[in-house]
Amino acid sequence: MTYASEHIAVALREARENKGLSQRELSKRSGVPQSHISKIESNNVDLRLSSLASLAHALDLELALIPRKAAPAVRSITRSTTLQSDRGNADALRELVRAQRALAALPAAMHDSGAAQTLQKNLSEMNNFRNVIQESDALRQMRIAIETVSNSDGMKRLQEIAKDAQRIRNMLAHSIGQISNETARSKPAYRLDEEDSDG
Amino acid sequence: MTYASEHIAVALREARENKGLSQRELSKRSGVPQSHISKIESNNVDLRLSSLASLAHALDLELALIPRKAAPAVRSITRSTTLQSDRGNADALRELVRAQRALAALPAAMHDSGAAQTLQKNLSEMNNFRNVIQESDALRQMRIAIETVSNSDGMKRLQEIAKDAQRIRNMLAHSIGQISNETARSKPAYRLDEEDSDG
DNA sequence: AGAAATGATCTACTTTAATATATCGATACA
DNA sequence: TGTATCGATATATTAAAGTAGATCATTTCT
Repeated sequence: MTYASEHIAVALREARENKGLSQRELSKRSGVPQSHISKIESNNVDLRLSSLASLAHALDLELALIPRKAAPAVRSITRSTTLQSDRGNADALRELVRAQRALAALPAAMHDSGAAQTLQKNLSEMNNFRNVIQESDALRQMRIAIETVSNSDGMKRLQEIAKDAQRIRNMLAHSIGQISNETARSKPAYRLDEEDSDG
Repeated sequence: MTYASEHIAVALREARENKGLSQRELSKRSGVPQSHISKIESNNVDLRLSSLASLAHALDLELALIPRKAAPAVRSITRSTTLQSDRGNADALRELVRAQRALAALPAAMHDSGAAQTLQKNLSEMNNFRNVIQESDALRQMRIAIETVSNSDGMKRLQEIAKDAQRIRNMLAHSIGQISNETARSKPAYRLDEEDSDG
């Protein structure tokens, strides 16, 4: 609406997309209705501080009032911590989240197997490469495989998937060696727990 | 109201007091009614982004959404630029502003005199010592003297006042030598112009 | 004692954010 | 082709922010 709120709207949308969240997912986390999030991100509403705080909290952001003369320094810090993902990265992030969910949704029986645990560990470690991850296709196939594993003959298939995951993780760990080591950890890792925590 | 808004409320009040503004003065600058500012600073209202933006703008503040992990760094920057004044300092700042106003309100005739100009220069330079200035009594007497100068026999009295101002300024300039030189300039200087600028 | 400025509080009225819910067209996938 | 999810919109209702303006008790200075 106003000029000042435009930056806020853009910042919120970018933060959400960088976390691979849909508006409906963010709605669940923040308690703000999806329809309202849409209006906010489109800068079509003069939102209240409580709404902004809810969204910011759900996005691991903090609201700050900074002196104008300190603003450039703050912007540079924020920029360095918020390298926005390219399209392929965002896709990959989304698939990674889906894969974790699919794994979590598996029946308890096979969820305790060694294969499932190494799979979970590898998916979890991939979160450390949120910035560089690009393998959306591989992750999508893995997600689908996980989703269908309960239907097929189970354990054997799960072991293969776990091996695939290990392979992808190793590749990421290798590639990260020749990129800056700090930027790789600059984004907060997605956590599957705390699904609907606050109120 | 909410927990998150408490910091905002406190930050706004501190910023206002550090600038030596009353709620009514800030109201004129920001367009937000004084009664509303009172409620906002008391954290008794869930204010809208537009209100917050208006106040922030009038106080030379900027609203920022920063990643949680960058928050400590940002806080430290903000702290270093926003050393809040102690009570005596705030009083002195208020008197300084009043003195500048009193000088500006002087009739044009004596406003052009050399004494008035050196007085203005010295008052202006005192703004560079916003953090350390404590001489509220001296400044109050000076302000009163300026206010009454138009009634008495004028020019001669004004010259004495200008000398007093010079003396205070020199003392401040001397004391600042043995304090950090950067903190002395860390607060934005008050500017008498731009009285009612925005809308 | 009187005058002036402070922040907090009240009234009355208008505007609008926020919510719950449903739906829309578009895109992606089987 | 049918299913699912995406963001954007529409509706109706409720709760509360925002505004203008007066008033109050305190404090400060004449």
